[in-house]
Amino acid sequence: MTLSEENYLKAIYHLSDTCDGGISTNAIAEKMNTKASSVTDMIKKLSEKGLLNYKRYKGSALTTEGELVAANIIRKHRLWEVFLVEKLNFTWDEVHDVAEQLEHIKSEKLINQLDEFLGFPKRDPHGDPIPDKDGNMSDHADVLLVTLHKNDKGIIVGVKDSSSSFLKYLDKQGIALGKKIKVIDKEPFDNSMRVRIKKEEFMISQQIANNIYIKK
Amino acid sequence: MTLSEENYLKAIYHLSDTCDGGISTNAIAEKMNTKASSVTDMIKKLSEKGLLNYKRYKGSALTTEGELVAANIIRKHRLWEVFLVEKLNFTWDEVHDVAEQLEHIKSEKLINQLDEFLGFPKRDPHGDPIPDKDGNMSDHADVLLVTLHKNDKGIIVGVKDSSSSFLKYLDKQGIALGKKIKVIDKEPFDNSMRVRIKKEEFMISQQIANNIYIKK
DNA sequence: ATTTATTTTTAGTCTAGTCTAAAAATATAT
DNA sequence: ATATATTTTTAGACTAGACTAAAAATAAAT
Repeated sequence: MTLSEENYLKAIYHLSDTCDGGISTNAIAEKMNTKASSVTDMIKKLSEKGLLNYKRYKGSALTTEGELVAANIIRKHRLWEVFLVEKLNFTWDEVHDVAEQLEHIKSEKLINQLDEFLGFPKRDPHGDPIPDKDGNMSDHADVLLVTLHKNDKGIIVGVKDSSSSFLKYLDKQGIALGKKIKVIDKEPFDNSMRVRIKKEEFMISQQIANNIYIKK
Repeated sequence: MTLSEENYLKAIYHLSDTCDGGISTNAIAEKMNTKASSVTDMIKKLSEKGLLNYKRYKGSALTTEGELVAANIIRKHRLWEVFLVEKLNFTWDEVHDVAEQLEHIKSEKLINQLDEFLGFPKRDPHGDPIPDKDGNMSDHADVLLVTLHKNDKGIIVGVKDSSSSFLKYLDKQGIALGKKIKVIDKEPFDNSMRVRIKKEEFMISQQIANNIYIKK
């Protein structure tokens, strides 16, 4: 498994979450910030290795084995994120780039010991579930903030976008995982909403509300 | 800095410890398990980057900047080794390969936070000194076990060879860092010696004694 | 059902890092 | 001092992964 192969698998795994059916070559190219022709080369290679199924012009889908490999990389990524935040005092907007490197370290023992050291965490600092050794993860049965109605209440459990700028915005607003949130009012026109967290009320745009997961 | 460049710098840095003057192309090739021609290419590249000085047919020596970069990689390697042993229950013979990967992770913050998290350790699990941020390290003023004479005493503070097989042998014999050791007898013919650790006496060959550092 | 547009693949080029084989420089031996 | 051996460098080829430009397949539009 080269670094590049691992990154492709991860990208395809993530794309499979949203769109289902075969993933298009262009979609992969966009996600990977590369050209479609490069993607074609790589999916041929991964296909020969039995990690994905692909027919010319038809798009790709991970095999069971490919999914397992991808889930394992994501497991490593998210465990390292927990480590960085819990043990090394990183903030949740700083962890991504470093975890992106650490996820490629190859050592079964390392990752299992790390898991234990961290107390077998179930979610990373952004609320995303951490797969176990067999690639299973307790999936988000959670709902986006934007879908709540006036007077609905819930607990913030995750974010969809984990870009540094978005996370910094949330920090500034006092929005953090575990906090209780109530929708005071919702504007049907643009889906912006007035919410309350800890007696503080403020406005949130649809764009923001679309990237926050809530447990009702 | 590519992975390969970093590995070359590290190798040259280590070679400079033993031999001084310019390091020969062949010596680097042997250490890197590669061919002299590949080394020539790489040292040209590193030379252009100002990390080492090199004249055709004359061998190479790191510049001050090259030394700093190398020391920083070694700092990372050794800090990760401490982490693996102290926090993740690795044994000292298991850490090398994983640390070899971890040493290439790029993040100033990561390594400095890790240093703090570990309590600013001075030595790695094999007794090797850990360079500080500026590449300085408290060097081995220590002496090899093989140089001791009959009835000399000392404390085991490090190992020169840190291959897994050697470390496992030491574990089996009960030889560990920090233990007191006394030379009961020394055979002038082959330099093998009879030593005592914790009331246990046993024989040690020159080859072994040549790879153990002692503080008198 | 053709034409037009889009997507995907092929063909060929580039770079980093490696290799082999041969040439050039240096070191050693008589 | 000249021949021999060793070391180092050059020259040319290979692979992985990326790219560009053009061709082929599919999808959309009239």
